[in-house]
Amino acid sequence: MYNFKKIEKKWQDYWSENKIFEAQDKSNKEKYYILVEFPYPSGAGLHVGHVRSYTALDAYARMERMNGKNVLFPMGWDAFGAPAEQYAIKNHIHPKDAVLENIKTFKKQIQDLGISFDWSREFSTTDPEYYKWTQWQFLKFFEHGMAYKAKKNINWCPNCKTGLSNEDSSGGICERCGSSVIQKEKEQWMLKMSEYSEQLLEGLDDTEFQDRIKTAQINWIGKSTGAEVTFPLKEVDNALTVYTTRADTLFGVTFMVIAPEHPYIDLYQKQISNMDAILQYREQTKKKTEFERTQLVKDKTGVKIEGLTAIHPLTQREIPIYISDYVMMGYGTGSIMAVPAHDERDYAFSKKFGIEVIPVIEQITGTPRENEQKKSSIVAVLYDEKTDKYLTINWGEKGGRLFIGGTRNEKETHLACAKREIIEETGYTNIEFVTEILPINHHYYAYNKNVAYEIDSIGLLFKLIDDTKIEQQLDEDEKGNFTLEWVDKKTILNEVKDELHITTFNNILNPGVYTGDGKMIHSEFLNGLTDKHECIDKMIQYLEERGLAKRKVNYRLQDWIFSRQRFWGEPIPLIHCDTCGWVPVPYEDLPVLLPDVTEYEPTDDGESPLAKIASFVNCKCPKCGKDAKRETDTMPNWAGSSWYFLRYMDPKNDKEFVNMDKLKYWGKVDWYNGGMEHATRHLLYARFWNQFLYNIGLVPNKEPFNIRVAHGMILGDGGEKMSKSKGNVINPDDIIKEFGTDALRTYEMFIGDYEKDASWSTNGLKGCKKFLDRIWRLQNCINDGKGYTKEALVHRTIKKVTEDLQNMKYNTAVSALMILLNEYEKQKSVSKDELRTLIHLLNPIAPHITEEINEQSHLGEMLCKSNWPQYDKDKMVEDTYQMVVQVNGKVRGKIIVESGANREKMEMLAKEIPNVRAHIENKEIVKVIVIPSKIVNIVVK
RNA sequence: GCUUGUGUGGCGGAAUUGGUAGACGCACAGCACUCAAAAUGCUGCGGUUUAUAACCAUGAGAGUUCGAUUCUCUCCACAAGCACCA
Repeated sequence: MYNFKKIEKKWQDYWSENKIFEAQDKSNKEKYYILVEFPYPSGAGLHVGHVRSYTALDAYARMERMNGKNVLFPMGWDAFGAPAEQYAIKNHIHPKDAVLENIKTFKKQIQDLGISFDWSREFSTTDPEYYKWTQWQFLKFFEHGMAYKAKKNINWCPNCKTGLSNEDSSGGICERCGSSVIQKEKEQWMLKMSEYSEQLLEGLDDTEFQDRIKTAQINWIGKSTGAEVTFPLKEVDNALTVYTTRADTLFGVTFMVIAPEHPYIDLYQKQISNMDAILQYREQTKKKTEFERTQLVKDKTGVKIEGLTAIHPLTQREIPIYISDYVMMGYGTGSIMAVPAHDERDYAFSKKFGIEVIPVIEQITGTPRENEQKKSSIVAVLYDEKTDKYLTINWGEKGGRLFIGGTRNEKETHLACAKREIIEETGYTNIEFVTEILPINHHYYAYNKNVAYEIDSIGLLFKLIDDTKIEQQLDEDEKGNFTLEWVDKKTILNEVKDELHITTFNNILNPGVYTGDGKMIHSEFLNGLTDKHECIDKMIQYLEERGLAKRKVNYRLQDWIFSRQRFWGEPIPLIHCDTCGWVPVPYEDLPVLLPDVTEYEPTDDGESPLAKIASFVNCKCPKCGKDAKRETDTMPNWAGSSWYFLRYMDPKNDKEFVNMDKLKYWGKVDWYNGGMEHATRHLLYARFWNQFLYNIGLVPNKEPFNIRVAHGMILGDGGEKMSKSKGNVINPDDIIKEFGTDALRTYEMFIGDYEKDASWSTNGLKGCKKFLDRIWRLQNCINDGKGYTKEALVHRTIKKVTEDLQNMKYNTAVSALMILLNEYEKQKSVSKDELRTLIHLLNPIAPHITEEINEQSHLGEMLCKSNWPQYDKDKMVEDTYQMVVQVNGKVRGKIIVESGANREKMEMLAKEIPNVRAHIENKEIVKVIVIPSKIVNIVVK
């Protein structure tokens, strides 16, 4: 057959020796910057997942080069950080050496794939020539007041002995080792990322990120619009300020909650009479890990503050104040107004502490109409514990299945009304009231009376004690029209259609809060309004006019904790002098090199290993010359990856971090591919970093990336993540050895939708290998002909493959080429033009074998140097085409139509088909729908 | 709980300004070649039935339409991300 190993080696050497894929910094060609996230060179080696995204972007890069563009497609290494350090500790080698070793393996593996990276621009974030500039940029942050050191309760991993950012410890679990994260107070360098919240949000409009990535970023930034409302305190001359997004529910406030760390507790110790209990609670909270604090969501705890009371700003009612750990000091003002009727958490708290619930929003069902008559009513649900069934009234065709309902007289309570209705309509007398739910505002139209009603309805639940019954007392119109039926929950959910009744039932099953929209009640000037946003606005305005509130926007995005107490990171280039404070290392002294030592394991007290190295720590103050100490924290491994895409434009520059002319030529990254796991952290850090550089005039674009695309994962054969423990890891090296790179590449493109996860199948891979073999054998069938026999098909395929590669639809691009091959094989022989076009279109995906076929069969210029095939729209049209004939939307036949045919001709041909005739015979033709080139649909009666 | 997705043959997946559902591939079955196997080639391949045809079928149910995998509503399941964010 053919020796794919020899072919692959031959072409990889050719590309490298002739610098085929090196980008030009100055060129008349249009530039295009394609970037794939650089890997973390772990000891595990390359994963088949890497192959997928590298091949995908490689295919696009190769096509764009053939389209005449100057393509920058670089690769490098993100090698600082804990995994490399841990690998080094485990294997007793220096991280520096471990990294070099891993890079070597990775690079060899990637080069075996034949990816068209421009290797002349390769660097690692751990190169001193690179991290010199990372430190240089950190100093820029420092100079502009964007970096500060603060004592903070930080997320601390007791196992890794290091501080973690919120991003690295989400869910209270350490990103790296999986241990529970605890809170620890520590001095940390911070970058003022929260100042950029709005810019980071707005900047998304200047990008073409996939929607799911934009959404992830928007959620992470977490903008919320609301107001700060002031509640005066009764005992002291001060007020408690809360942040709320639901000012409209202010009349429903029945208590307030402040975070355990809230400063008022210390400030007003004298007024607080149960200080002991409060301090004890505060201690308990501190001991809880973040994990415990967030996982035990349902169980609310807290302590009432005795001696400190708030005053409702509008009703002047006294409002008790509690401390509870469900309120966080880090968000808003660290204190909330609690509205138990309309907030799940407040409701749970109020249940536990027996606090009053005041509903201010009434759920609306039905459709409001004009000129409604008002009524008050009840819906009573009777439950029989013994049979686990509910009593319903079945009106049959007259009204379906309902519960007991009735109109309430003005003098009657809801409870009395419900009891009366149950006895009258069912006869059951021995019943017990269980609970009632929040009122529902129901609207309906009675056709028989021609009246529209607005009903305030209360739902009540009763329990049947025993079957004691008296005779029903029915109205004339009720007699004989309904039957009483005890049915189970499932029947009710399926059969009760009336909106009021089924909503009542659902609310009885899940009693508690109502968090939806509705009609305002018990709210003075808001009563009757139904538009939530209008209510919020009205309330804030009302408060603002009286100096009780101000509008406020909050973000969840916090400042970036930039310190790590680890060895293997960029040293933070600052010096602490007792006289001058924090002094930057002078630019000319950069980089601050990591010392060459043998001890680099983290210390038990949480200090950086660098702190133990006297020769590193002790230095002179650059400002006053006195003895001083170096900062020993290092940067997080997100630092190096926050600007690597800029360095690729000018990787060898030792005068500047990147030359401005080059920055301007290359501009934004046009297409950036990476995993969904980086859609929030890395992508947000890099955008923040770049926006900062832009704001101080160091880069020409505010947004660094244009298109951002996330690939799907490759899972194991059974659909699970590949992992050593499951033993389902596929090593790309093994596949390449057995089937060749081109087969692996083609299969990974064919495996499925690029953005979705896909399961590995070695049989699927074999199918792709077979496809390549068949193309190879096509060389034996070359005839003397020129041009294309199936011209329309070839041009359609060119169009399809070109567009599919642009739109990341690699799987259908491969399938289009398979269809073309099937057609060629049916012909039994192909012209050189036909074969050349097929392999040309396949070249971006399977570059080695196609280049070899092209050379061996003398089909023309080397593919990597020739222009991408162009399609001719006029030649895509066939002489005749097939149309479907339907009768009443069902396919009854097909017709072959010449491309010039008119509608009448199509209709005539359609009606001639015997099967169609059979279906329209003796029937009236209502109309005929003709969609040229697609369908004829004859509608009959 | 919230957000975002996704639900199509035995499997991976095609098809959306609404217009032949299942392209392409895998697996499977039969045949050819072979002493035999592998490789290769050819044929078949959603289901049911009274089978040149009809009916059913794109998670379930309703709706709009001449026509719905595609649009609307309700519900269910799964996945990922976020998670006491006031």
